[in-house]
Amino acid sequence: MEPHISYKEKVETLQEDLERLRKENETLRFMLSAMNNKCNILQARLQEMKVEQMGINLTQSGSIYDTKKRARTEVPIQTNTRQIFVRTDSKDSSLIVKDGYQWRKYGQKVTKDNQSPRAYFRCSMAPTCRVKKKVQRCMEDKSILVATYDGEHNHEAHGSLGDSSSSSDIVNTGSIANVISPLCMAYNNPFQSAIALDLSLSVPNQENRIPFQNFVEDYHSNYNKIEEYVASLTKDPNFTAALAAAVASSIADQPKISKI
DNA sequence: CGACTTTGACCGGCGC
DNA sequence: GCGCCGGTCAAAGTCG
Repeated sequence: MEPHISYKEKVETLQEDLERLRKENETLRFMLSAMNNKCNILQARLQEMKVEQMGINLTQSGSIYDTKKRARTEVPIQTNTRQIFVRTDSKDSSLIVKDGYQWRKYGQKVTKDNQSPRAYFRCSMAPTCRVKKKVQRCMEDKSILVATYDGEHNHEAHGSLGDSSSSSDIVNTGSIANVISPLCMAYNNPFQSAIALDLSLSVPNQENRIPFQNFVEDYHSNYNKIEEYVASLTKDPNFTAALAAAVASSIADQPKISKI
């Protein structure tokens, strides 16, 4: 004779599961937060280095009265210029960086310092949104695309992070930098350049399975498990609305991260 | 047919 | 003043 399991016991078991998943997700969130902090430090350091470099350039330009001479490569003082590094298939010649926004290409040039062509894009919402970006392959590593953003978007991203067309490419390449950008967007931090810089440089080959990507997949999987479990229980006519509300409130603080 | 890309021409800043 | 260079324009071509 199968022992009868009351709904009260079922709910208690469910709440234990939810608590365990909540703690697991809390750990994942902590790890993501730590990674984000580390990247902010790196970004600040990068900015310092740029300022230092500017100081050197000005010193090397000769007399302080010689204000007409200015190095072409001088780093602009403007601070809303950001760079992200995206690892792609080196055989793929396209200069497309999937960052969630729609862009219109308006030019392409071969520059002196890099034999790979540089593509110029402006936001498709122009002239409402005046953001521009330049994309060029890294001279040292052709598999890395360097995207330089100029300005801030005044609107939401067009593409969804959960969009199957964009996510499939990201998963197939197994690339850390491709994972980072959409992840940052999920945290309302679309251009966390230091994250992409740090991780693309620290993972030299694509065979490396990325722990960071695993965190997000686990988080997403756990979230889905909770949603499915709650959905199945709430469909049961014996499951009261009050219990459903109690369960729903216990997971209300879980932010959703789109699958990448 | 509209949206988007391609690509040669053009422009302005800079160094010599 | 001239030439180089990066950035932008705009006409023609392509695609869905």
